Amino acid sequence: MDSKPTPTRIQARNRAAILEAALDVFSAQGFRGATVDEIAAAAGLSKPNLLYYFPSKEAIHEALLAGLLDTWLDPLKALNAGGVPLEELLAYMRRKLEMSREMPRESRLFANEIVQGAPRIAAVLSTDLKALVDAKSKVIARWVAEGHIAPVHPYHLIFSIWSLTQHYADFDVQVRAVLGAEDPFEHAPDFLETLYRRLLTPPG
Amino acid sequence: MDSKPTPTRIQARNRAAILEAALDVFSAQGFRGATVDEIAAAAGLSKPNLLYYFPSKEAIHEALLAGLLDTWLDPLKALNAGGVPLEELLAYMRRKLEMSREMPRESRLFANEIVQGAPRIAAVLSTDLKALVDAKSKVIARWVAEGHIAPVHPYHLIFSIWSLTQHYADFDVQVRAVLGAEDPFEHAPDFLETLYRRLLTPPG
DNA sequence: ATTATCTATAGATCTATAGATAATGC
DNA sequence: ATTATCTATAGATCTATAGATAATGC
Repeated sequence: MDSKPTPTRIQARNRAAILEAALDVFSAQGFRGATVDEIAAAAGLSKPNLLYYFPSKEAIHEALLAGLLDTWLDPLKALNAGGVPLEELLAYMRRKLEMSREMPRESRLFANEIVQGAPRIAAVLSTDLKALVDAKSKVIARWVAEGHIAPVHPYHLIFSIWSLTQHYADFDVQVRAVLGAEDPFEHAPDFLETLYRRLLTPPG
Repeated sequence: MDSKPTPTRIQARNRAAILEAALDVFSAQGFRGATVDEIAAAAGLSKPNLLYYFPSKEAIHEALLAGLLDTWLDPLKALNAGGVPLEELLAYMRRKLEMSREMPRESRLFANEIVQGAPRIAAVLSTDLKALVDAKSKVIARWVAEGHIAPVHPYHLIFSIWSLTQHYADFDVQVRAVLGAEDPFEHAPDFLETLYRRLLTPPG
């Protein structure tokens, strides 16, 4: 159990700087488009020095993804089966939208990975992610059966929340090109709140 | 005006094969991740032979994007200010969803480009695309003002249609990982139809 | 005659390592 | 003593071109 020696101060600082720089570069260029040189420069290190902290470009990418996956799934995990159904789902949507605003690079890192077939995280998607979505979909299906929310396909409801919220991060340049000077996040929260209230409020 | 000599039969066939192969490779790997070798192999040509038809990797990518942009925007152009508002918007959504099903590679080609900051098509986004969305948003705003559809932010309504429909193409591996054996497109049309009917049907 | 294809390779870019040197911490 | 950094470069990969040869169409 002596697996991990305490990192030195320099190790902690440099590893953090590398991951921060790598998030910048990988999210903007994709894995293949990123170069170790560019990441090293952004981290303020020479390339050989960067490779002293991580054995390969691949290893940096893996460390990033692994470190972010939990953060990314936290909002869905927080969906509370004991809460008020409509409010729980709205809160989930709001948290996801907030993450698109606060963590657009992380969103684009995953978007790059998944658009290109998720070569590095396919395994996690069909195990951890699927299990989580299966569980939460059961909760949503029960809410529908009990009449707390209007009838809706639970899986596609979840996809819709991913899609609508992450769009503002992943397609940011397009949204901004169309909106001109207006801040995308000025009206997005209201729009999505309205959308999900109308979709989910039980009839009658 | 003698700009373009008639292409020979071999030119027509090989250029088409190259663009088809390039769509495969660029949509799956992104611009930087794609190699001329891989495209040439997929097109059944040697690399130098491919570069006899297109001057560079960049030129192939540009030809692809330029050729697809119109196709991509056609459904929105078809939104008819004189039609029945709810039906027009539903028809637009259905056409976009159909395109995600029939042309997922094209969707991913654009997704790759835009996620990475649209380095090659930013200009088109803020001119042609913006102009088109501006015009159609006015139509939607009028429909709202006249009470034909429920109050809704026109731009974000359009973003939502892009987002929800393209999600099934762009994030295909994730959707399939979560759904298991089920075909994503089995319930997507109904789900989206329900969503937009509830969002857009005027109250009362 | 013109178009199409092939072999061979130049030249650039990129990941990663070897091996020497400097800085840090017990 | 150990950790951190540097210089130099090997070796792989990739885009693109030169120059010769083969196939096609008037």
